[in-house]
Order: sequence, then C-alpha cells, then structure tokens
Amino acid sequence: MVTLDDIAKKAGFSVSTVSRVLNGKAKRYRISDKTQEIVNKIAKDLNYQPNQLARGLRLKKTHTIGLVLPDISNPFFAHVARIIQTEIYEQGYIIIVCNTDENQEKEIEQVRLLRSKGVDGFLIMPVGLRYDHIEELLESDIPLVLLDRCFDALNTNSVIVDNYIGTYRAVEYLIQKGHRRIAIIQGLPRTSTNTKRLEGYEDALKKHDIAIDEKLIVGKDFREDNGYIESKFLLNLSNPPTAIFCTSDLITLGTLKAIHEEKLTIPNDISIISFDDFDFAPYLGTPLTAVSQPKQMMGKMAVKQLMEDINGNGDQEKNHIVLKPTLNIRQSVKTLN
Amino acid sequence: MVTLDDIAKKAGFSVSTVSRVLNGKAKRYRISDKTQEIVNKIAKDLNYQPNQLARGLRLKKTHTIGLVLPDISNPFFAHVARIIQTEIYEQGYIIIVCNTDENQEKEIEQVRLLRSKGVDGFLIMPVGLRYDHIEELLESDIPLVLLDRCFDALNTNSVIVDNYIGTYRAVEYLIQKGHRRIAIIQGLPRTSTNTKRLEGYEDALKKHDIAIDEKLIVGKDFREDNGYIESKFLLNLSNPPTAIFCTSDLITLGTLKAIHEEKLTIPNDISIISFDDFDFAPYLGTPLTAVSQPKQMMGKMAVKQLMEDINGNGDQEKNHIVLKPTLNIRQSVKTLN
DNA sequence: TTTATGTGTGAAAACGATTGTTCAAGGTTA
DNA sequence: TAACCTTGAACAATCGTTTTCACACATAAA
Repeated sequence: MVTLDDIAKKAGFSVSTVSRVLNGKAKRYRISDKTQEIVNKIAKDLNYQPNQLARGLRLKKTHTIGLVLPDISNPFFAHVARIIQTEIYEQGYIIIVCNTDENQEKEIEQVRLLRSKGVDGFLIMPVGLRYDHIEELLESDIPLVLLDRCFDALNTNSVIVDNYIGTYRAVEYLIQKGHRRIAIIQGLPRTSTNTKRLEGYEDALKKHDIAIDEKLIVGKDFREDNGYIESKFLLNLSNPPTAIFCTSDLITLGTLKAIHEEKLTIPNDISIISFDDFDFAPYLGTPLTAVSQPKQMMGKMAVKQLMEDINGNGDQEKNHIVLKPTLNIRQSVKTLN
Repeated sequence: MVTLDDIAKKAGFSVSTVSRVLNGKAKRYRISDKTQEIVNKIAKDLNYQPNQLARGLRLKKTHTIGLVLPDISNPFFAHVARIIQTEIYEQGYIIIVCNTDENQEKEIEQVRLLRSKGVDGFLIMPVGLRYDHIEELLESDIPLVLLDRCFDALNTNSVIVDNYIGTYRAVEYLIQKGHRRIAIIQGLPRTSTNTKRLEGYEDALKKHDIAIDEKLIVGKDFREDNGYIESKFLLNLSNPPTAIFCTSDLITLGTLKAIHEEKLTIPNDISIISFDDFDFAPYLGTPLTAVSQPKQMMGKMAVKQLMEDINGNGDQEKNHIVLKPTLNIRQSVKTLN
C-alpha cells in the first residue's frame, strides 16, 4: 500500500506537507497552490488510501462502531441491524458486528475486544444477565446506547419497547376472546425484555381474575428449539392451554413446527400470538396475530442517540426512550363462545 | 486505557521486557521468573488490554475480516452471515459487516474502506456488475473468497451454488405438473446468480419444447418490492401464467402480498416456487415448494477457504466450490390435469 | 540598516505496540 | 589478571499518521 512517505518522496516535499494538503489544511498552513496541485495529482495517480490503523492510533478515533447483538440470523435483530448499518454508514461510520449467542461471557469478551480495537462507540443489544462490563464503559465515558434490553440499575442511553404493555394487551385480547388457559413461552429469564413480558402476562391474568398456572409458564430462551420443545410439552398436557403466547418469532417458528407435527390447526385447536411480527407473518398458514416492534424507529433512534453522544462534549444527558409496540390482529386467535 | 508503558513504569522494567513477558516470549529472551511474575501481576491488576490499532500497525495483521453483502435483513444473507460470524470468531477473528444494498458503487467504496482499515481478508457476496476492484485485491494478494456470486473471468476462491441446475429442476418440475405458462421474476440482471437461474429456466423450457414468452420474464432485483410489482402485472395479464418462479425469498414475499391482494389462492389459482427456502417456508398459508441453498455449508466452506488462504504461504491454489441445491417439494404447485 | 511581518515548508514528537541489537554485570576459564 | 561466556534487561528503530514548533526567506516598516 502506498503511504504518505511515498507521495512525499515522489513530490519532493515532506510528509507533513503532504498530510496537510490531503487533509484539506493547506490554507491554514499556507501551502501554495502549486504544491497542492502536485501533491494531489500524485496522490490520485498512486491511488493513495490513508492507513486507518495509523490514523486511528494517532487521532484516537476510528469511525467504527461496535454492534453487539444476540443473533443476527434472528429476523428481528437482522432487521434492526440493517437499519443501523445504513444509518451509521451515512454518518461516515462502519460497524463491527458481534453475535453473542445469548451467551453472557461471550458478550463480555466481545465488548473487551471491540474496545481494544478502538471503536468510537457501542450499540448493544445485551444478553442482560450481567452489566458490570457495561458499567465499565459508562465509567470510561465511552459512547454507548443499549437497545431492546436495558438495566434499571444503569443510567445509560437506551431505546427499548414497552414490553409490558405489549404483552399485557396481547394477553388481554386473548382473554376478551374467551381464553382462560393461556400459556407463555418465555425467552431468556432474567433479561429485561423477558421479565417485562412475563409481568405483562401475569398482570393481565390477575386483572381478569384468572389464576396463574405455573405449568403454563415455560421456556428458557428466545430460540426456535425452545419453542418447539416447550410447545410439545404444552400440547400434550392433560389439560392443555387454549392459547400460547410466544415471546419471539423464533419461538413461534418452533411452536409452529410442534403444532404441525401434532396435526393440530391454528386457531381451531390452538390460538397463537407472537412477539416481533416478522415480514412473513401475514402469509403464514394462519396469518399470525402478533405484537409488532417498531424496528425502523428503534434503529434510527439508537443511531441518533449514539451520534449525539459521540459528537457531544461528553456532558450529554442520558436518554431513555421507550417506544410503544402495536398489536397486529390477524387470524391466529379463535373466539371461544 | 492502560498501556505497556504504564505497566513498565509501575514494574520498574522497560516496555520491551513487558511486551515480551505478555507475549509469552520470556523464555526466548531469557527474562527471569521473578520479572515475569511482577509484570504479569501488574498487567492483571491494571486490567491491561493491548491496543489493537498499534498492534495492527506494527504487525500488519488485524485479525479482522471484511464481510461484504447485499442486505443483511434478507434472511438468506443473514443466515449465512451468522454461520460465518460464528466460525470465524472461533478462529480468533471478527468481522466488519457492510451492506451494499445491491449498489455496485457502494460495494467498491466499502471494499476500499475495509482495505484501508487493514482487514486481513475479505468475504464478499458481490453485487456482480463490476469486478475491477476485486481484481485489484487479487493482484495485491489479499486473501479473498467470493460467496454466492462469482465471476467467470476471475480466478478467485469461491463458494457458490449451482443456480442453473437448481432452477432447471424447479422449472422441469413445474412442467411435469402440467404447467406451460411459467413466469420467472428475476433478481438483479447481469449478476452470475441471476444469469444462471435465467439460463436454467430457459433451458428447461426449451428442453420440453415450450416457447419462451418474453412477457413472462420480468423483474430487476432480489427485493420484495420487485416481487410485488411484477406479480401484480403478471397476474393481470390477459393470459396470465399458471406458475411463477421467484428467484429469491424476498421476491416471494412480494408475490405473496400481490396474490393476497388479488384474492387468489395458492396453488389453486397460481403455483409458486421460490429460491432460498427460508425457515418459515413450510408454515406459510400454502407450504412453499422451494429450491434450498445449503447455507450452513456455504458459510463454513467460505471460512475454511479464507483461513487457509490467510494462513498459507500465498501460493495456495484457488478453489472453486460449487454446491448443489435441493428442491424441497411442498404444496405450492398445483397438478394441472 | 535593523526590525517586524508574512509566507511556505520541514523536522521531530507522539500515538502504542514489537523486535533486532546492544550492553552491563557477574561468573568462568586460561 | 585478562579474556570470554552467560544472563537479564534496556535501547532504538519501526509501522503510517497528525500536529506542534521551528526555520528560512522575502517583503515592508522604522
């Protein structure tokens, strides 16, 4: 790769002069037009590209953002990642993506690694079981926005969805339709998203004087297998639920598989509501009623916050943005008498 | 951030000694056990993390791979990206992801940017309209694997799917089921994937003596809107097709939307075959017959090749791997008498 | 003629790491 | 006692930038 030095030698000027010309600081340093022309021409001829490592080292700025998320193949995260990538690229930044696989240790390691790579900021959709590593970023004043999940104990920028109300409304809708035995397949316990969704579920039942049956609260992560396994069990209960609330689209996929295997139909044999609402939801065997997250807004707002934090003087106030989900009613819920 | 110098000062040794200890080169440089202990302890106490920019600059190695793809929110790419990320992370590398939006200029720019960031190699799912920038990488001996699409004129490592045979078989299947008027909604013209799929389509028709109707060859990119728009037109033709072959799942999504709007049903009114075969395909209103790409294999093989290239001595032979797709027959094709 | 002012450029330090070379001190051998 | 190893560690160069400071020269003012 061609360096400043190469250009300098060829042009007969010093590295400093070349650097200044190429950085548009010619005027400030009173560099003659002729010199500028020469330098620019040679730089172009040689197809010079500044070495960003050297630049980053010197400037302490890399124009790189670390995007940490659980699983890029989950359509919800993929969608948000896409929005983020596009928005941030427009601002002259690029993203390094790390999958944590919902593994807390992996997340901690990745944050450390990204930090030593000199990223200018973080966009994190955290696993959510621990937060000391995030607190560390906070203390070091590294720009940071938490997305999708956050921590009550931490005063960070964040963009989340009101998971409580989303679930509450969905479950209430089921109750209105006459359902009493409503199961919930949880995602990863002890994460903020899951906790809120569970609370919404329980509160909706309580509000309508329906006793909570622990057998109907199952699940352990947001993945397909979890949905499949738990659905199999739920459907084979002696007193099975009439409706299942799935806390992610991937869980729903597993549930769909189980229902299919059991030769049941939606909504006749079992009603379903999903969370996330991916693009194909309207075209499923039974168009899926689902709680929809404003993915586009989430991504855009997170980037906006992060950029303000990066470009600010460090004393920005932290924003905690909560977006409202919507319940997209389609046909996967049966009306019971 | 704490540096080698901080440790050196605190320990009372020079930076070089500290560096050697921390890099496990103590023996080679005869550094005493006591010194090692002291240095290691201080490094741990201070939670030292090497500055990867400085390291990369000196070593000319960043342990970072550039992953360039058209659209991370497309489930096919998301899936492959996920596999790649996981595999590569295990090898001690991380990925920078860039979306090109199927925009050739953007891709060229991104490759340039990634290069100046000092990535150790590239994994590219190219737009496919131009390849001079890729040729440049090749000439500079930068490790590189092309994925999904490749260029006949270029001798690069590549992992692709046999798009021709995939489409050929799918179309032949339609013909066997009695279809004669078969439409194809193309992806981005002049890309290798699209060209091969189109060839497969045309050859299958020719083989069975079915005249090619230019009206039935439509489309301009792999996106949802394209599928929607073209389907609307196809369905409203005076002599509409009995079957549509969609060259990507996203196109299929658009087609589904159009069919839905037109109040038609699959496969009674119109038969569909899709390309890619995403996870939800079996659970759609009509389970979708689709050409399935071995995503897992594609990702794994691409990473394997890239790693061999990176770790090799530069005179590796280039591999051109072609994987076979499979036709997953479900229920979206009607048998016409 | 001296002093001030302006103009155009270069030298060198710094960023944080790695590594080939050098060096001092102590011990061994002749 | 001089010459020579061995051991343990420091020095200094290097990677490619950016930026502070200094400098040389020319012109203008006193």
